[in-house]
Amino acid sequence: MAKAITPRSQDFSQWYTDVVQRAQLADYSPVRGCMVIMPYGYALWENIQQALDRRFKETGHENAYFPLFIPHSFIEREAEHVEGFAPQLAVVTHGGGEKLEEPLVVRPTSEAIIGHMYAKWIKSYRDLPVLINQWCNVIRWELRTRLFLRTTEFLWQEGHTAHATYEEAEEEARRMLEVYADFAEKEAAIPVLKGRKSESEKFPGALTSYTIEAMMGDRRALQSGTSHNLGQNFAKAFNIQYLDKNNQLQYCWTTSWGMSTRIVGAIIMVHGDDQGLILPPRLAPIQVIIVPIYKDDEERSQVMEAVARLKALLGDSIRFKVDDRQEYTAGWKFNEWELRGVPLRIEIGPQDVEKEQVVLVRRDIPGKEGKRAVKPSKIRREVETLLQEVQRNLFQRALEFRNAHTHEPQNYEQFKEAVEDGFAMAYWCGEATCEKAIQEETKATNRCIPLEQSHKSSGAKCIRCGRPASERVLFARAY
RNA sequence: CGGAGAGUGGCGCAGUCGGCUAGCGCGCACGGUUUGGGACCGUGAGGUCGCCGGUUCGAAUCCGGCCUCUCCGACCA
Repeated sequence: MAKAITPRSQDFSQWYTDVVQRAQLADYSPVRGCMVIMPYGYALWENIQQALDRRFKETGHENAYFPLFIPHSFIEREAEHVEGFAPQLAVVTHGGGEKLEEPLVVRPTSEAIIGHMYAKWIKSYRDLPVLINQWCNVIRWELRTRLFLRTTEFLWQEGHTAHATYEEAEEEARRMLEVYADFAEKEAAIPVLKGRKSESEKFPGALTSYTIEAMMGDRRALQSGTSHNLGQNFAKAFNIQYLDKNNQLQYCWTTSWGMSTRIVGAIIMVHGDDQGLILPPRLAPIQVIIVPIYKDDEERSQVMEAVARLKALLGDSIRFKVDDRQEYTAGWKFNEWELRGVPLRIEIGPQDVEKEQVVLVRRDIPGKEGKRAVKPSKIRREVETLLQEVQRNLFQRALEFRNAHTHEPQNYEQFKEAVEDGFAMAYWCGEATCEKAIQEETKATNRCIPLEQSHKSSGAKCIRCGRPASERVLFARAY
């Protein structure tokens, strides 16, 4: 028998690693910190891409592709940017056997190269806005890596836009944050908190960074997508200028926003259980796995005939797969597809053929509760309804879990207990020194200043220092 | 970079106070019996024991050096 997955309660981190590999999402590469995304993991990523890309197109963006190599000097143009990224750069110093005149940076993000191109393309207010996205890989020399969550090379999309005014750029940055939140909640079934990053947590070179934060199954926070209003910082560094209606030369206002393969890690950690992965139906590469059951050739031909009829009844809008591998037993297949997170299973054996039914089993509800017999004639409606139901249940479950572990501590002692358990919503004076002290004393970091400042109180005080505070902050231990 | 652990058939491991032909489980191939919750029997293929050097009649095992990976902290999508 195959080795069992480490239980979540015993060692969450080991559980995560086990699931990623056993579900055949990804494998380690021979290069430290890099991963091979396997076909099943890549199919999941493709579904994520499609769901996001559709939203980008709907909001007026076009895809393009910018090169992997960036002249080293480009990175140095924006002071905060270089400071933030210098330690994580992979630099190419040789090419074709010769030392390069100027080293090339392998992009850690593309503000620099895209800024350079935008400067060339944008001349007039009539050229604005420029709304471009690219799907690509980036390299960041991370000190500590983890499959999907933080790898040296990762896949993502990065949107880069240029606008005539601050207001338009701000609107764009906020719009894309909404797009990410909508994607996370509707497609990935992950409830997120939208917020603004503090000065010390924001993107290097940004005016304002926005983020969506999600709670993982071990109650730690994961930044799952970001959107930045870059102000005129990059426009000034790369000379992105346009002539306005009054023939005055103006700097553009730019934004950038990204979501990465990290979201796969979030899906695993939010929904998975001790049996393995549980994929949200809307993103699952296989939504329904059909397992035929038979003893001999006669039964097999009977059952497979019923399976063929069933396939026709399911139509082509449901992503299903028939697992008729004869070298594995039914029980083995049940375990296999549960481990790989397929939301629904249809069992069909001789008994079912006889009774003119199939057995429909939910991945998100273990045992008998999630299991029932269905008439083939009703299968399509049943499956469609159930897929929605699983999707809804996963979201609801994650939301309840997050709420159960989100606290509003009234003093610093309570605060320490709160971040031990999960999220803490607390007032903060806004000083970086206090932020840093909190991190050192509790390991919790300032995740974001939620956009929805619910109970605003006038006489609020900083949870740590007691000085007057105006903003409520989400603090949590984070990935 | 600091701390911990590990490198032995594809995977997981045992063997490590030097000594027979390097073993076990899983997987793989072939044959047969099986198939409603990870089936079983038989036969078989598959190994420069991470790398380099040293000690020795003899090294997976002892000594020295190096490399790599994983996990925990600092950097971070």
